[in-house]
Amino acid sequence: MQEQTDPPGEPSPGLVSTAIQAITQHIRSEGLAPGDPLPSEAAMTRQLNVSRTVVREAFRSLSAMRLIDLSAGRRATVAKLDTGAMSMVIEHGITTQQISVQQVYDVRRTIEMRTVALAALRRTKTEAAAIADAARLMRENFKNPETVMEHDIAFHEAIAAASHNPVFSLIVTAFSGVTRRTWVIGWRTRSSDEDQLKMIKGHEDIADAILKGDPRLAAEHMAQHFDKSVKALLDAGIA
Amino acid sequence: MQEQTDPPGEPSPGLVSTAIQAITQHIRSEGLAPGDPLPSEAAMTRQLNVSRTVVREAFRSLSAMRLIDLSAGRRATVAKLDTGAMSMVIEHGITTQQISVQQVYDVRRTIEMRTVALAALRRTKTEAAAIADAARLMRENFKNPETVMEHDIAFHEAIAAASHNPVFSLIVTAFSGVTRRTWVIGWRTRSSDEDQLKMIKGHEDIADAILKGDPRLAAEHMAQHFDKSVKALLDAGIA
DNA sequence: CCTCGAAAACCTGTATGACAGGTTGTTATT
DNA sequence: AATAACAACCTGTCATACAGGTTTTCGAGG
Repeated sequence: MQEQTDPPGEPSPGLVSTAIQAITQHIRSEGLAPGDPLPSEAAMTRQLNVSRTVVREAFRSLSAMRLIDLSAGRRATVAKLDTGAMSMVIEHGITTQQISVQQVYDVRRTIEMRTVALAALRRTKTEAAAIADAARLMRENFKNPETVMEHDIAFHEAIAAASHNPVFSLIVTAFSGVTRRTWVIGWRTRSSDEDQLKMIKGHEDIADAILKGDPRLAAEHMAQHFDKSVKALLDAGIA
Repeated sequence: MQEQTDPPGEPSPGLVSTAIQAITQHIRSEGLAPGDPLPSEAAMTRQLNVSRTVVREAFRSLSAMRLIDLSAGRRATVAKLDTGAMSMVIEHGITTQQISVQQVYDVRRTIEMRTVALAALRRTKTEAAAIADAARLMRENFKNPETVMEHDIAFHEAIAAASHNPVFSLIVTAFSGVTRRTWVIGWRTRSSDEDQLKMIKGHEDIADAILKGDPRLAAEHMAQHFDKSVKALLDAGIA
């Protein structure tokens, strides 16, 4: 048993926060990698000298942020990098009107101008093919907006992946949720088939530039794509 | 009482996840703003027909992501946009070696090249003064690395704030934790006082450009700053 | 009628015990 | 040696209890 009878040194921000820190500290100090198991709830309960309630809420919190994976019967394991928490933060900002859709698009533009250039420089052949495939599938399904949207999102995520910097992937993917909620609006403002196909053509131009390995051209096409998308949203009255 | 005896339609990803979704959904559908109160645990317990344990774990999870604020005795309230969750995700990626410090710096460079340009265009006088102050305090305390670092971080966050896009602030602030862990390493490689003062001069140049309202010049100085910082980290052997 | 303060009602934080059901390692049987 | 039953362990959920903190109520006194 421990002898930490809560010395009056700390203002104690709650036992759960302490437990969360203890767990992340454990991951750090043990140098755990994704997939590695964490101590059981019972073990943590003993180690921290608190109730299982507290330990459970700590584990559950980390699971909500996708830092660990929980599943019944099994020990908790260290999680692979996941965009879950970031998505929720962004969504929360949007729904509580602390950030606007246009602000998100500004950030996306900044980031994707870079990912597309990096992708042109670093993409493997497989990645270039995946990007081109997404663009092709947009065209083939262009009568079905929902499907076009999903391939559009996959297109941007594939570019981020081809940048070979997971932090970019993380951020771009976190924005996908916002895209899902606003995409259709932009699509509708492109009333004619011609406009819609022109937008798809823009994606194909980007994919081509990446395949050619021309970062400047790729960035230029990406810039045009974003300018048109933002304009479409503004036309639709999205603040 | 509800009549939702768990129809066998859904594979049920756990009651807690369901509760989390119900709460965020409540925020959305009621159009709640930061500071607005949420239903009590008891109310949620009745509404969802689950135990308080489940509801508590849901609230606690949202609190861990800083989407809501909890405090004893009071109802939970909708939280202001906060970087807590994003920071933890990034830190987790670093400690589990799924992302490298250099990758974080690449993203920072991309983003801050933009925030600094926006700051030059949009900053208020107060913001320009805050940025200049941070640079000044770096110089005044340059014998005390810890203090210099804190003002350095404040400097970059002030620039992000002056971009008037909270999403940029969110991301830049989320990276501050990583900076705190690696900053000293970069500082040490600048062995001489001269080198260290030169680095501080770089910050002052950025502040001046922002004050002048010259986005191009500001971005140029920021680029140089990052190039030197990354070089310092690489020299120190940070992968 | 208004003010002020104390009690009541409500709320969250933490602990404990219980049980269902999933997972894993062990053992006994074939 | 392969396999099937079993035991041990683990997480998911529920019910209950109580200690404090916060808000509301309400009555006493001015």
